[in-house]
Amino acid sequence: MDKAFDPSLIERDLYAKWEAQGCFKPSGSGDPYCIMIPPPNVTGSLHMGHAFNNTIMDALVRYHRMKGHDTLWQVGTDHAGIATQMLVERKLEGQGVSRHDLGRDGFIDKVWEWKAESGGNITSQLRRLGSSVDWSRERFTMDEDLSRAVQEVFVRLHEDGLIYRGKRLVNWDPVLKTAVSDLEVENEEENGHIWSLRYPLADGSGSLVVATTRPETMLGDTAVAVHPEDERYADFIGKTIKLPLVDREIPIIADDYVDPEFGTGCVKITPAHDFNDYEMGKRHDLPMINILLDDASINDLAPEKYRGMDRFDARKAIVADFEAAGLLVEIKDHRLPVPRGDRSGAVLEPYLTDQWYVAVEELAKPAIEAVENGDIEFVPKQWENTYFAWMRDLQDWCISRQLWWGHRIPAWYDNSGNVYVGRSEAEVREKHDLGDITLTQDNDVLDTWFSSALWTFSTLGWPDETPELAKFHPTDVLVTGFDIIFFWVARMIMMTLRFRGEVPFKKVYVHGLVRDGEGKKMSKSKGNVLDPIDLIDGIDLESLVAKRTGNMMQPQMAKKIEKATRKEFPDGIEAFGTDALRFTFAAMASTGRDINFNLERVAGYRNFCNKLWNATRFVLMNVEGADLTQTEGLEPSLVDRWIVSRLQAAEAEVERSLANLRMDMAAQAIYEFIWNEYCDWYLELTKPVLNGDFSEAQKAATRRTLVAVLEAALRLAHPIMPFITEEIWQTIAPRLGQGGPSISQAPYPVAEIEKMDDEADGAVEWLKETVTAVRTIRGEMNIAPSKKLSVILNAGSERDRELAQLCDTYLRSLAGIDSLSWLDGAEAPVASIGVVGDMEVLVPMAGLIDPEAEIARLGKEVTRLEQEIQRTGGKLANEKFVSKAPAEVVAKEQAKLADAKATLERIQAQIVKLGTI
RNA sequence: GGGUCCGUAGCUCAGUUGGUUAGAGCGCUACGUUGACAUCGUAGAGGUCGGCAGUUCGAAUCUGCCCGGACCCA
Repeated sequence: MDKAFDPSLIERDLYAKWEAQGCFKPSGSGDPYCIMIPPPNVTGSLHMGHAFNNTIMDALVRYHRMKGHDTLWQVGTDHAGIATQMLVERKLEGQGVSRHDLGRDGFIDKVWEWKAESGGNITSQLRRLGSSVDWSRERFTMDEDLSRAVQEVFVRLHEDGLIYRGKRLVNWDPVLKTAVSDLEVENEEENGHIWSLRYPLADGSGSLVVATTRPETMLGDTAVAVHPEDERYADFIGKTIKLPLVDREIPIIADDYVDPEFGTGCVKITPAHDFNDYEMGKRHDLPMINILLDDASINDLAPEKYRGMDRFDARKAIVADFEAAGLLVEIKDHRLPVPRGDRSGAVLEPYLTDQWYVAVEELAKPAIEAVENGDIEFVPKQWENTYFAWMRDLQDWCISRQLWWGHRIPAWYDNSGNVYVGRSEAEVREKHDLGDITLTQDNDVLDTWFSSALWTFSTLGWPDETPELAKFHPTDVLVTGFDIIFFWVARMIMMTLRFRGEVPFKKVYVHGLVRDGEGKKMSKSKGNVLDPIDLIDGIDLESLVAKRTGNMMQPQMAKKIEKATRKEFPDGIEAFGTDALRFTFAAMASTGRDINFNLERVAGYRNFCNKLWNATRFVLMNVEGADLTQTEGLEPSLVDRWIVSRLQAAEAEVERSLANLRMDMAAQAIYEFIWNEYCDWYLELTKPVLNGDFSEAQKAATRRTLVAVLEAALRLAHPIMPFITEEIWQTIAPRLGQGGPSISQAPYPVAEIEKMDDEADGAVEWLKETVTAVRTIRGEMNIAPSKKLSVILNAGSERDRELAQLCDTYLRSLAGIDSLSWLDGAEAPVASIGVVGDMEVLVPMAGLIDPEAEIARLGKEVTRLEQEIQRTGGKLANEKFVSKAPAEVVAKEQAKLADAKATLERIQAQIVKLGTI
C-alpha cells in the first residue's frame, strides 16, 4: 500500500466495477426499501445541494442494502421544459437557426439529439459521488411510459372535472412567451418609483390623485377605487373619471380592499394587468382591457401613439405626456418587489390568457389528512406547519405552458372551438362520434412539475400494475431540500393519493441548504459557487477563476469575484476525494439546518481517510504471513476484549443514529471509534504485545482482533465513505476468510450485547487514565517524550494492584516508563503527582521537574477541585435538593464530592511536601 | 404585518426526555520524526451557552419579553 491515501487512484475503477457487477440492483430478497431520487433537471450539472442530498440518500440506501433489504434507489432526470427549450434554442441560434425555422417536430428532434449527446452530464456526475442508484432502471420524464402516465392522469382528472380550461390572469414571461407558475416567480426588492397622477373628473368638477408603480398600465384602467368609509371621497363615489391620454370614461367605485392610509387613498384599477385589481374587477363587473401583446409591447386597444411600444418605453412616454398635460403630481423613489421569471430573469406581467388548470381543493384535502394522521411524517417535524400553511391556501394550479418541449396537452379542438380530451385523436373521435371533422391538437404542453408529481409511481410502471409497483410503492423516504416542498413534494402527495390511493413515501427528510463558508447562499452571480467535482478532484486557481467569472449574467461583477476567489483560494482547491466530501456532508447533516460549508472541515475528513488508510497499513504489516482464519486456541487479552466491546458500542450508536436519520451522529460515532479508540489506543496497545514477550496464542488473538475489528469498522463506515472502505475491505476481508464481491453487499455490523465487556472496559479505562496521568506530568513539566521515566504507584485498592500487574507492559510502553513500582510504605521521594481514583501516580523529580512549576501546576488543580467541592457541596447542603432530586442524582453528587475531597487532600499534602524541600 | 428557524470556544458545528468538569473538528501554544500515519503524536490554552426576567431543588436545555441574524408568506 502507498504511504498516503490517494482517492484519485481508486474511485473511478471501483465505481465502474460496482456498476458492471450490478451491485446496485435490488437483490430480490428481504423487505423492500426504496428511495426515489428527486429527478435533477436534465440540463443541470451537479451542485453542492445535489452532493449533499445524494450523500444522505446513498448512505441510507447502502445501509439498508447491507442490512439485507431488497433495496431500490430509483434514478432519473426530468425534462425541464423551459430550461431545456431555452438551451437548445440558444445552441441553434449559434448556427443561425430559430426553432420556427425547424418547425415543432424538427425542433423536438433537435432536443432529443441534444439529450442523447449531453443530457447525461448530471447522471455521470452522480457516479462520481458514488451514488449507488440502479442504473438499469434509469427514467426520464419524457420517456414513452412516463408520458403515458402523464396522459392518463390528465385524461382522468379531466373526466373527473378536476382539470378545466379558463381565461385567467397568469404570470406571463414576455421573453419566453409562456405562462409560469407562482412558484417560478422570484420577488426581489428593487429600486423603482412611485408616480402620482392626477385624474380629472368627467364633469370637470375636480380631480383625484392616484399613485402607481407601473404608469403604463393606466392605458387599461377601467375604474378608480376608494374605501367606502373614506369621508374625503364619499362625494366622488358614483361619479366618473375622464381617463387622461385615453379619453375613456371610467367609474369611481368603493371597495374595502382599498387602504385609505396608503398614498392618497385612491387606487387606479387595471383588472387585466394586476392580480388584486383582477379580483376587484370581478367583484364590480368591470371590463377587462388587455393593453399588452405577448411580448409585453402595447397592443391596438391603446391609443395609437403608444401602439407597438415596449412597456418600458411606453412608461416613459406616458409619464412625459402626463407631465406635459400638467397632470403629473409627484415622482418618488420607491423600493418594491419586482416579479421576475426564475429562468429568463425577465420582469413578469400579469396577463390575461386561456390556460389549463388543475382544481386542487379536492386533491388537497386528503393530502393534508395524510400528514395530519401520520401516514406521512416530515423530519424535522416543523416543516409540517409549512406544508399545512401552504396546502390550506392553495390556488388552482396552472399547468399549461406555451412551449414546444414537454408533454403536449391531449386536447383537440374542432372548428367551432369545442374541446375534446382523450388519450389520442382517434379515441376522441370515437368517443364523441366526431366522424372526420377537422380536429387540431392544443399547442401547449404541460408544466414539467405535472410529470414529476407522478414520479414515485410512474417510474415503477403505472398505469400498469407492475410487480415493482406492488413491491416498492409507497417508497420509504423522500430526501429533499425545503425549497421544493411546494413545487414538488405537495404535488406528489396529491397526485399519488389520487391515483394510487396510497402515499408516495412514508417520510420526508428535509435538509438544509448548502451555503458558503460565510453563510451566504451560493450563486453564480455572487461568484461563491463551489463545484463538488472540484472538491473531489481539486482545481488550480486559474481554472477556478475562469470557471467562476465565465459566462456571467452580470459581467461587471467579474473583477470583484476574481479578486475574492484569488484571496480565498490562493493555491486553488486541493483534491479531497469523494469519501472526504461525503463524510463532511454527513457530519454536517444535523436536523434540517443549513450548512455553512467550509473547506477546513473537508480537509479534516480527508485526513481521517488517510488515518484509516495508515491504520490498515499498520495492521497489514503486523499480520503479514499469519493465518487469520484460525479462531481456535486464541487467547484474547483484556485489551482485545476491550476494543471488541467498544466496537459493539459504536455499532449500536451508529444503528440508533441512522434509524433516526441523524447522519451527523452516525458520522461522529464512526470517526470517534476509528480514530480515538482504534487508532489512538488499540493500535498502540498492540505494539508491546506483537513486539514483546507474549505467547503465540496471545499474539495470534491480537492479530486476529486487529483485522476483525478493522473489517467490521469498514462495513460500519461504508455507507458514508464507500470507496476507501471497499478498497481496504477487498484486501482485508479475504484474510479473515470473509471476502465477497463487494463490501456493499456484505452484512451491516450489528451490535452483539454478549460481546460488551464491562471488565475489559473498566480495565482499559483505568489504563488510559493512568497513562494520561503520566503523560500530563510529562507534557506540563516539559519532559522530552524520549526520556524514560521512573513511576511509583501509591495507595489505591487491591484492584489497582491487580490492574497495574495486568497492564504493566502496556503502561511501560504507552507512558514511556522504564521503572514501575509500588511505594509500599516506603518514604515517598519528592515527586510530581497525578491521581487516578484512590491511587497516586508519582513521577520522582530527580532533576527532571522544577518544584516551583509543579506547585503551580498543582495549584491549578486545587482551584478546580475547590470549585467542584463548592458546587457539589452546596447542592448537597441544600435540603430541597436532597429531598426532591432523584436518589440516583443525589448519590452521584455525593460520590463526586467525596472523590474531589480525597483528591484535593492528596494534592494539598503534596504541595506542602514540595514547599518544604 | 403573519409564520418558521437560528444565536454555545477565534472559525464551523454537536449537545435526545432539564442533573456532563458544556463537547468535536479546524485554528492557536509547547514539545516531539521510536518502522502505520507530520494528511501525524503528546500535552495545553480558550466558553458568565445573545441579554433580562420567570418556572424548578437544579436551566445551554422549559416559558415570556428584548436584542441580533436568516428564510418563507402576505
